[in-house]
Amino acid sequence: MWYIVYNMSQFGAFVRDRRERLRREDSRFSVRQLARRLGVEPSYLSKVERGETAPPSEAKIVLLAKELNEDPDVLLAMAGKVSSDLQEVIRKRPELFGQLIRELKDMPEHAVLRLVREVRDGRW
Amino acid sequence: MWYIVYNMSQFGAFVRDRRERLRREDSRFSVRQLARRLGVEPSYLSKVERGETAPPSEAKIVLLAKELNEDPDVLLAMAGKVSSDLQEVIRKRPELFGQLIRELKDMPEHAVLRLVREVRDGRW
DNA sequence: CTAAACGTGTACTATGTGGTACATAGTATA
DNA sequence: TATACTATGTACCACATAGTACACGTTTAG
Repeated sequence: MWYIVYNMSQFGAFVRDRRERLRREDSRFSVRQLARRLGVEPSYLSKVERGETAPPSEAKIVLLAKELNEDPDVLLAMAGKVSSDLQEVIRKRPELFGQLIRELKDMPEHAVLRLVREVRDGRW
Repeated sequence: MWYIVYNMSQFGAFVRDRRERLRREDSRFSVRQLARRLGVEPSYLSKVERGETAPPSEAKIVLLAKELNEDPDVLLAMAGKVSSDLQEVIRKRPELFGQLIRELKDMPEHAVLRLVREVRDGRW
């Protein structure tokens, strides 16, 4: 159970760090103003950043990623989530993608990347 | 929102069908006895099968799949879920697997299967 | 024929999720 | 020194999830 708390504060700390960096050059990145753009209360964003509460919903995390110029999948992963559109791909062909992902689970980064490139380049 | 109800009853109907098939030859597959093996109340399993309530938790669905000799990933997909171990694989390398899955999303079955085989046969 | 086993209806509940609302206290600025 | 903005602490809440408990009438097997 502790690793969830760990993830939570990791997520919050990361968001805080990115926001404060941006804030140094742009006052639109105060807790209040960012919260407003996300459509949440400032106190809530503050709690999230301090890891006092769990990360927000997927929709808010995606908005947050856009504001902070970060990869939504990465931010979602830090929050212990997987993007619902990826989940949908798996749900549509569960045997196929289940098998594939389990097969690739422990493959080194470069091998999977090569695979991605080959597929993208239409060699399949 | 309706498609959730649709999924729900699809899941329930499927479970009921499989259970009743097995029951014809084995009285251990009554609602009561199966529920007992799953560790839930019979009335709950009954409601799930009739689509009157949402599908159970991931853990119960996996047990159910074993009892019914069905693929857990398929049953989970019917319940609108993705196995948490697959999610964990994605969460550990979100950019990599995000990219891969989106790339393969619309690929025909046989192409992906070929990929799986090639990987499994160690050609990577 | 009857007792055990069966499926289901109704009512209830603990825990988690995803926040809001408002009060308080510090900080910068003019 | 006022005032205006900032972050944070405290209290609360609606809805979802994942079920339990038990009574009821029905079916079935010995």
